[in-house]
Amino acid sequence: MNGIFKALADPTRRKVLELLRQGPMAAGELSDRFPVSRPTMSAHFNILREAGLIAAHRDGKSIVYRLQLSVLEDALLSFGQLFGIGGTAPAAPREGSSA
Amino acid sequence: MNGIFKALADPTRRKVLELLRQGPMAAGELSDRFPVSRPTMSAHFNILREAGLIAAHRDGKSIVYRLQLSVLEDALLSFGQLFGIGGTAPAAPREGSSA
DNA sequence: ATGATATTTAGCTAAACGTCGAAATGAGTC
DNA sequence: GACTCATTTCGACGTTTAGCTAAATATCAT
Repeated sequence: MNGIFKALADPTRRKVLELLRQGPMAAGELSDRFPVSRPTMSAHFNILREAGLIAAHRDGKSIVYRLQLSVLEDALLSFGQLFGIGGTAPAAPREGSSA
Repeated sequence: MNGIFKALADPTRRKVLELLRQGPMAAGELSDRFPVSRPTMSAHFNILREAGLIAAHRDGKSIVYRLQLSVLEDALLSFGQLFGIGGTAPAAPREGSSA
């Protein structure tokens, strides 16, 4: 859980996830869309992969990353539910209920 | 947006938000629930406040923090919607759609 | 086996982060 | 005004993070 939020805390990594939403993409192709070096991007991929947010598989010379949407979904939803945000809202005191 | 994710990246700060969900609480009372010093907690409060996630107001000798649920809600919801997570799902390719 | 391409690992620097103790500020009380 | 309580600011320290270049690894083609 913490790894996911840590991974999400960096704008570059969030953009990677957004790009991957359109479909799997190779590391190099992904890197080309960011103004940082490939090693730096590789480190970002590692963090996202360790958090479970993306999965890697080799395809010939390339390594293709794909979004693990369900992991992101579970994290966002279960965190949101702690606050009654999103789909099913539990009985929770609202902000201005006693002011 | 980035400030919110940065703020959410720390477990202590996430727990502060969870505690505040039950209602406003003074800085000291809040600090008593964590195994770190008051100055440290004060720094966490600052980060949460600068992100807009909590609001402070003085009440006598104490400073009372309250959760800004709508800010958290907006952030979570709008980020989630980028991925078709949560309430209204836009037309988005699902993970295993072409595998 | 050699060479070319794609990606990562290794080693580094600079900045940011979380933490602390001590001192300073703000608000009530006597 | 002086004192006390609640909280924050300040300055320091060790750790983590994002970034880089250069070198290593893995795969494919010749």
